Amino acid sequence: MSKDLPALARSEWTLMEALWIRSRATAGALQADLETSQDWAYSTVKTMLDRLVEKGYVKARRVGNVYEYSPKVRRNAAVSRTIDDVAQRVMAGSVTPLIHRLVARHPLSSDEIQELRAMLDRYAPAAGDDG
Amino acid sequence: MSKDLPALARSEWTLMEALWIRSRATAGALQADLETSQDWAYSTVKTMLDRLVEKGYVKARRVGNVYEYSPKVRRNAAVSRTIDDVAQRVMAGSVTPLIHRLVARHPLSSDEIQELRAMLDRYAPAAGDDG
DNA sequence: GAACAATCTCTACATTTGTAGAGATTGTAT
DNA sequence: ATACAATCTCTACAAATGTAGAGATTGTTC
Repeated sequence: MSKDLPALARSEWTLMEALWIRSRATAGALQADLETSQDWAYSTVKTMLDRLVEKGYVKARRVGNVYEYSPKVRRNAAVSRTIDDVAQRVMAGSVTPLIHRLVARHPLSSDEIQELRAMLDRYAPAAGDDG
Repeated sequence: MSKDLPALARSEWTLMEALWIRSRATAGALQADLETSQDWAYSTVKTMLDRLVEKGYVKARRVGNVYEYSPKVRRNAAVSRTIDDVAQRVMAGSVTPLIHRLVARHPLSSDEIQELRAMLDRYAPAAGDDG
C-alpha cells in the first residue's frame, strides 16, 4: 500500500516546502524563491530536485525544453513519514513525552488548544483497548 | 546553555537505548546485548561508541585496560534534540498536525489522555507570547 | 610461557546528504 | 547571425552515517 517513501532529509524539506507552496515550478524558480534563505546554486537545487524525483516525492514533467517539477506527495504524507521515522527511532512506547516536548517548545494558539482538546475527546472513549 | 548536541542518527539511537538500559557497559557487552536485533561486529559498536563520545552523548572511562562507556546525556534530553530537529525541518509553524499524526498512529491510554488534557489546561491561558 | 579470548587501535570503504562547477543547449532579443 | 540568459546534463567532492577487518595488547589458564 504505502509506497515506502524514504524520509526527507533536512534540506530536502526546505526545498519541498517551497515546492508545495508553488505547486509546480522550474528549478530556477525554486532557486529564486529560496534565494533569501538558502544560498544555493542553481545546480544544487536541480540536483536535489532530481534526487527527490528518484525518492518519489516529486514529479518531473518536460514542458517544451524545460522541466517542471511538482509535488507527488502531499505535505501531510511527508510529515507522516518523518514522524514515523522519528517515532521508530525514539519511541520505546508512548508518545506523550514527545507531545510534551513539542508543545513546550512551540506554544499553541488557543485555536490549536481547542482543536487538540477536541481530538482528545474523540480518542478518549475507547481508550482502553489496544490496536 | 544547551550544549548544542547534534541529533542522534538512527543506529546511534539503537545503541544509546542499549546503553541507557545498562547505565554503563563495555563495547563488548553492548554488542552482546544487541546481538539478537543488530548483527553488528564488535568494531562497529566500538566505532559508534567512540563517535557518540565525540558527539557528547557518551562518557568513556578507562577501567584498568578496558573502556567503560556510560550515557552522558539523559534519554529525555536526547529525545528533545531529536524532536527539535524534526520540528525545525518539518514545521513551518504549528505543531498540531504533528501531534495529530502522532496520536493517530500511536493510540493513547486514558492516563495519557488525562495527562495531555492537564497539559493543555496549563498552556491555555498564556497562549499568545513567544519564548 | 604458549595459547586463547576479549579488547584496543587504526584504517577503510559504501551510501547518503549537502553543495556546486563545467560545458552543452536553446529561446530570445538585437 | 551573435550574444546573452536560463536551462540542462554530467561530474565531483566533502561530511556524516553505517559497517567492519587487520593487527597489536593483555589477562587468564593450563
